[in-house]
Amino acid sequence: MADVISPGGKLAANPIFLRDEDLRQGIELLFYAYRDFTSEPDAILAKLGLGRAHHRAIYFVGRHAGITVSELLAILKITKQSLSRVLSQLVQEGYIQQRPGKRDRRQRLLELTEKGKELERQLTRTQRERIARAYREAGAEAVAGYRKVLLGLIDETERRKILAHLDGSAKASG
Amino acid sequence: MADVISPGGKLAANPIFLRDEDLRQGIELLFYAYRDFTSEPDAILAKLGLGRAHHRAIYFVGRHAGITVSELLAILKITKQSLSRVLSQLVQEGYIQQRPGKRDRRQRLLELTEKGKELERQLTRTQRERIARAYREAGAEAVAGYRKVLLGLIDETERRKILAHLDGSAKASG
DNA sequence: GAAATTACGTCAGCCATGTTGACATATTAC
DNA sequence: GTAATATGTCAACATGGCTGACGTAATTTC
Repeated sequence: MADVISPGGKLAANPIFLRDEDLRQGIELLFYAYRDFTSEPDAILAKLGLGRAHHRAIYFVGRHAGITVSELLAILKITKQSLSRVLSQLVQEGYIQQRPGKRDRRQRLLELTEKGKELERQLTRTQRERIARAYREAGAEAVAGYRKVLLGLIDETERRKILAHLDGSAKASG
Repeated sequence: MADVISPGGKLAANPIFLRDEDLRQGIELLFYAYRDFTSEPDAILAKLGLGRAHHRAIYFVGRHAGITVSELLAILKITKQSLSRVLSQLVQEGYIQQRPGKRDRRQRLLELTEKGKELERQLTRTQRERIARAYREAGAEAVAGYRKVLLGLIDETERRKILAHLDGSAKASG
């Protein structure tokens, strides 16, 4: 009962890594990794009176300078009201600045201020170091597998957008 | 500027997958995967008036039948007050039952009721299917890499406990 | 050029889930 | 018998989701 899930007896012929036990391991690893991955930035943010939601906003604005509010909403998948709370605080405290869109002046293009970049670096450093260590210890092949599986966990509709992001982001500077 | 992070110029000699761009990709994949991974169970839970915190409790109690409150706290890394709220609701609504520890009668060993098991199956099914599909599409080698890297992301102190969990859980039934 | 749509913002209130701090009760350990 | 441990509880607070309603400016459509 612990090794094969068989509501239809159908998975019996599947590869060994699809046993119920292994799938649960996959679930738990994701939980534990996420739990610890967020803990360091959370501690830094707490001292500044900010939270994880601020981190996410800062991160993606830093990543995609000049991003619009709608685009950011599509990434975070939260309501505009939730984002607004976070964003207006970040603007008010000088981490993010807005400028009207050139082609479409309704848009408020978002970018980090120097202060924002500073915080972004500080927050991301801990996570980058953590990832770098894990990558280094696991090796190139494992990294490829990590990417492949995580990408497969993402909703299909989203996957394309993200792939475009990831590939295109090197040139999308400024 | 986009391909090598060099505050000390030190990372230049490192393998290709340690470029800033790749590390950020690793960060983002984790964010996106987690975001989508939790969305389906969240929707089910919402209909029952429960939340993600309930899911976590149910999941780990199901996984480790007879777990103590302290052990559960150590896994979730939240305060006992936070857990208590969730747990007492789950007990009251008949998803979880408690029995005093045999050796130590201060302990309240936790286990799922039939109703709890039912819900656990329902919640975990969506995630298990998601993982299974991703695993299948990525292949055995990628799965090994996924595990390796995620394990590397976990705090060192925790890693051992978790490894013990993961290995030992097949025999820890009832 | 008027009307509809879009991008964004805001007010108000609700809920889930995390936190701290203080205190209570059983049980076990020394 | 006293101290420590396992658990629970009350109260108050913060964060960050949510819904619903409404407002403004700019763009698009006809």
